[in-house]
Amino acid sequence: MSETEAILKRYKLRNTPFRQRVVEVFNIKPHSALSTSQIESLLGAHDRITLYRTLKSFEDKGLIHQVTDGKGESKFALCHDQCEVHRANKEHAHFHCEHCDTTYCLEDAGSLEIQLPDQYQVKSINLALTGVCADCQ
Amino acid sequence: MSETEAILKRYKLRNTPFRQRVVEVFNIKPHSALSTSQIESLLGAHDRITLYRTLKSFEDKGLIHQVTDGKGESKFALCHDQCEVHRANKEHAHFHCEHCDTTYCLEDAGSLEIQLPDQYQVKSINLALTGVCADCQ
DNA sequence: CTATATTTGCAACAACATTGCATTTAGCTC
DNA sequence: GAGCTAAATGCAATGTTGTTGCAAATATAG
Repeated sequence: MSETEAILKRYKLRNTPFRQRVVEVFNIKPHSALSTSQIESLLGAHDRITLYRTLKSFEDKGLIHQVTDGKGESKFALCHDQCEVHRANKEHAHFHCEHCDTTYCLEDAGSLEIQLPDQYQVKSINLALTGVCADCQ
Repeated sequence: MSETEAILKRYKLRNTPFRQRVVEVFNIKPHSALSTSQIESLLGAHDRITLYRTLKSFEDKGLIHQVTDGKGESKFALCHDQCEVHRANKEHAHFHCEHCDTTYCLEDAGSLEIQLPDQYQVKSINLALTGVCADCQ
């Protein structure tokens, strides 16, 4: 059994050729998040409807999670073993490189302290940095 | 000269009836950010294309800025005198109430410290909190 | 191998956004 | 205030992104 097949099985997802292709796309750039259009161009020829539903299944089963990069575009990233997104109330930082358009997951990268107006109840925190990554310097 | 007219003039924007209406929409809920669809419903009858171009002009001239609320939807907010968005490298926090869907600008609300991998160059920081605001408790 | 529920791929559709162009209008100069 | 010019407006056409319904194909369990 290939590693891709094992991943699908671990997340209780049916092992189809299309899903294998999608998982492999995520493995091209590990620890980074991909927009729908990036996924589409890495995939090659495919049916867009099937991709949307595949991403939804992946997210429902906990294989990927959604990320906002601070630029309004929503992206998807593989959940890793240390992925905290599916546990509650965990801040999760991302770095968006404006040069290569890659969004990196920064797990466990810092601390923050916020003073909120009284009575505001915080449920989740999204921290997105924008700049230039090491590869693009 | 009305206050709305004065605002347009200050940002070197032509003073048209349509632009006055858009500025007034932003003044309905000061210090909060509006999505395109929220703006559209507050505006009443209007031409959608003109609105898109108006928002672009407003942003180019520095009257409004774009905000991401951490939920993938992009919103617009008036820049205030203390608005730091158009100066460089300034963190800027927002609070998105998941109950009333309002996004508040939290200027000057806290501090954060992030450890980045070497050689990453940060240009801007976007911090979005999600939860329930005081009005909706 | 067979049964069954899931997945896939196509068609149609809906929401959101952009471009080009002709017309109108704001603001400047005289 | 009249005329000029560049900017703004409104309409048509088109593009992009995402959804829904349905019939055919297929992965997994028994």
